Amino acid sequence: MQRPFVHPPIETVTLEGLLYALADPVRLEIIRKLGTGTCGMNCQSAAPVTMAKSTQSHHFQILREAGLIKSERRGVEVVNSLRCDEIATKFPGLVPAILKAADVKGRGGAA
Amino acid sequence: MQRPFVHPPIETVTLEGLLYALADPVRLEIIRKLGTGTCGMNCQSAAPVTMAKSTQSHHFQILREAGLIKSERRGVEVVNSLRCDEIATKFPGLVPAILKAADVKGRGGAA
DNA sequence: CCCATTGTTCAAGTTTATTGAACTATTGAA
DNA sequence: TTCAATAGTTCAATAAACTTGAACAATGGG
Repeated sequence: MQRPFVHPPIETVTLEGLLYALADPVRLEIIRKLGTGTCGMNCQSAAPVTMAKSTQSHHFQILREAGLIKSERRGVEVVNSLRCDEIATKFPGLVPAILKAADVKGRGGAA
Repeated sequence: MQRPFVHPPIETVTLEGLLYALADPVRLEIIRKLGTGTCGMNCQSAAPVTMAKSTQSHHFQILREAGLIKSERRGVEVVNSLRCDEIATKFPGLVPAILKAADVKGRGGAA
C-alpha cells in the first residue's frame, strides 16, 4: 500500500516464474477464483479466510511479480485481476490449460 | 537404487503436484529434455552437469513422486521417461501446453 | 574378487515460506 | 479535523524445503 504496486512488463514474464507462482495450492486457488467469472477481487475474498493476512499479502505479491495478476488500489481495498490476455500473447493456451486442469482437479476427475 | 522406485498411480496424481514439480527450472529443463524426442534418458544426461549427483537424484525423485516420469533400472543406470499418455488421460493438454510454452521461452519468444 | 560407473541415502548448512505484531492508507462519521 | 474501523503491507522470528559432500548400494567388466 505504501509502495506502489510493481507489475512486470509482459516481456520479462517467464514460464518458470508463472509455474513457480502457480505451483502453490493457495495461489492456484486464487488464480482459479480470479479466472472464473469475476474480473476483479480483493485479497480477502480471493484468499482463504483461515490464512494470516501477511501470508495472503505475500502470495499476492508473488502472483503479481510473476506477472499473473494486476493489482489496483480501489479505495481502502486492492482489486486483483488476471492478466490473461497479456500472458496469452507470450504463452498461448498456457493459463487456460492450467485452469482447465484445475477444474478437473476440483471436480475429482469426473464430469 | 536400493529401494524400488515408487510410481504413483495416475489416479493419485494431482495438478498441484505436477505444477510443483515443474516449477523448478532444473526440473522443467529435465522434462523438456525427456519430452523432446528421446523416450528414455538416464539421470546424468537429463540433469545439468554442474549439479551435484545427490541434487539430481532429489529432483528425479520429486518428478517421479509427482507422477511426471517413470524410472527403470537398466543395468547400472536408470532410464527415465515421461508419462505423457497417462497424464493426458487425467489432464488433457496440460503437459503439451507447458512444453510448448517452455519451447517459446527457450527460443526467446521469437519464431 | 576388484574396481569403475551410476544413483541413492544421510547429515549439515543455506535458502525460502509462514506467521503475529506493528505500521500505513483510505473511508466514514461526528 | 479528529476518531475509529477496514484493508494490506512490512518486519522479525520460527518452521519447512533445497543443495551438497561423503559414504553406501548395485550392476557390469576384467
